[in-house]
Amino acid sequence: MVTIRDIAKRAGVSGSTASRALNNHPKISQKTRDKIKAIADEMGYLPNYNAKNLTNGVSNAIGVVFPPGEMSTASNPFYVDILMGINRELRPRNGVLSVAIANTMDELTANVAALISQGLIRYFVLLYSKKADPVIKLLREQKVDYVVIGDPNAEDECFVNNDNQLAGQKAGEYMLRKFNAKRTLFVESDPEQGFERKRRLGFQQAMTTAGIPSEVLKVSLKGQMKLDDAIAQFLMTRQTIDGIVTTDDRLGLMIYQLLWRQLDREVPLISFNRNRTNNLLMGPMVRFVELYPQTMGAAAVRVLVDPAKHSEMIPFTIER
Amino acid sequence: MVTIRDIAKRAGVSGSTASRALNNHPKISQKTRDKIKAIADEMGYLPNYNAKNLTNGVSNAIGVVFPPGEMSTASNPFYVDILMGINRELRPRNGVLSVAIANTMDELTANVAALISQGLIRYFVLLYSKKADPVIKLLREQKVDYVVIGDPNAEDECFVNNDNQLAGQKAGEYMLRKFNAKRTLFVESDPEQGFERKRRLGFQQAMTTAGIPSEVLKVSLKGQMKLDDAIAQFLMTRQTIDGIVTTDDRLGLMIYQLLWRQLDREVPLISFNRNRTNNLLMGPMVRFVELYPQTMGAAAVRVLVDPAKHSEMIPFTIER
DNA sequence: CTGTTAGCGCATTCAC
DNA sequence: GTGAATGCGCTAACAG
Repeated sequence: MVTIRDIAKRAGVSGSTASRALNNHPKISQKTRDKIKAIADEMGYLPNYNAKNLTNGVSNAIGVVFPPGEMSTASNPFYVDILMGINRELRPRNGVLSVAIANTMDELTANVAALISQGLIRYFVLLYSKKADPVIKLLREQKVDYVVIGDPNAEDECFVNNDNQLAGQKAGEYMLRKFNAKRTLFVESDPEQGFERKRRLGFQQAMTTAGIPSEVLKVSLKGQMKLDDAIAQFLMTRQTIDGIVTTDDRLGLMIYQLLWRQLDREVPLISFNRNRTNNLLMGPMVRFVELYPQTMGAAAVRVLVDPAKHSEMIPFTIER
Repeated sequence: MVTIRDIAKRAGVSGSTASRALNNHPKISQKTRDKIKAIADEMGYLPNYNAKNLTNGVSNAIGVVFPPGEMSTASNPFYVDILMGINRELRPRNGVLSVAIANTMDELTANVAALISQGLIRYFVLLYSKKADPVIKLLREQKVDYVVIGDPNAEDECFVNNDNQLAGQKAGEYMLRKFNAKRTLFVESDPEQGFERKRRLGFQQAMTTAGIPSEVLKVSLKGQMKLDDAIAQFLMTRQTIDGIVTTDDRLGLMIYQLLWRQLDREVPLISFNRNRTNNLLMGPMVRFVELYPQTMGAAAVRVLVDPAKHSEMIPFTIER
């Protein structure tokens, strides 16, 4: 391992000068700075972050908090994309990504607590949003910075989000305008999650504006019942349905096919949360509200690191 | 922050004694050990791992390496479960979980390199398995320990895996025995991934043993074509099919429904890689080969930490 | 069994 | 602008 002293020696300066040069300390002549940086490069110097963190009393890591297993939602694959985005923004800053993940809220909270005190982590990204969250309570007590991906729970909370209501509205309008669908069914799974409710509200608003009654089907993914049958039955009584907007593409795939089978014709569909690896759901009448999870992850890091940034809304698009 | 000296002072001993007591050093009297631990507890002491790591020259973190985005496979949601399992085993040891994730192999390799030299991480879990992997090359050069989840690429490589061939065979036998299916179709997506090929081999072996010809359909998830149609067409020419075994439950969902629609009857299906949040695919004739990803993650940590352990095979079950 | 000393790699006083 | 000295929190010799 090549230390800062190695390069100091090689440059004929003291350790402190080398340190200052590498950290762009203002009172170092441009000349020595360049020289030292060149040598460091040449020797393949990489700072030891354990030492760095020890002296600064903080960590270069950010903690990413997954939702507890007990509240695991439908958007699982989303997370990996967010991680990718976070790391894309983190790597150039030489940050590392640590995760907290557990089955229960208690374990999760303990995990975060450990990261804070053992590792001195000062920045966190929450991959979920929940009111009265014990993790957030802890974070605030410890005065560490955090950003939630999703709806903020308090005024002063940093967040990265989509405009879900607008997205719902645009999806509805798209149905009307491009597919001329007059009886679109909105399918949601768990509207307690704020984002689903907002999408529905936006959708309903679009329908109201167009003077069209809107129909909503709630499919709880939690009950282990025979969804196929239940939904098929429901659809049977709604033969006039000529469009679907759904908040989850797995739900979408299912209903899409059920409806196709029943009506013997294809019905246009718009789905959120596209699963990139899931190109099973497609066709000329299928669209996705693309939310750009990687972009969201990257934005989270920016909001976290830049004290001036309080939040970022990530634009969406509707595409095939 | 309460340091080891604080508790030493309070206990009337020296720093090193306190350190030794807390680390269960053998040559500390049971009495002082208990006393010091009690005090530490009472004061809410938590070790500073940056300091610890600095002196030991190693990290308490393990690095989890995701497959590069460019080779992202179908098993995405699996990963989150594995993380959960890893952390379950890691937390009691006060370990932290860091991740390396990137879009390209180059970025990923750089990420891992940084974790090694900057963070001094000495243990890695690879969430994928690939021949001639540059990350593995790096890991071996740097002499850090790692374990792959999946097929090992070399004799001396530590791994955690399922017996995929046996699983394929059992799935085939299950079809024959429980569903009396004589013309089961095996659906695979990307057999270059070793595990898919093994499952197929096992399946074919079961069929051969039973004296039944086996049929295999390969559905590449990579081509952005209209799979629906292609598969429907294929199925049209195979009206005698009376069972399906598939390596991916999204594929399974699709084919299941397509076939149902075409034949107007339900066909038994066995799928791998169950997506826990995906209880859309079910019914009296649906089974899953449950691979227990959480258990796999936990096993990976054990293999990594225990020098005597070289590998672990995680048993599977076939269930509804 | 326990205390003293030294040092991990780095950043930061304080002098010059 | 630069160097020498100090300490972050902890562990590992080396005494005793």
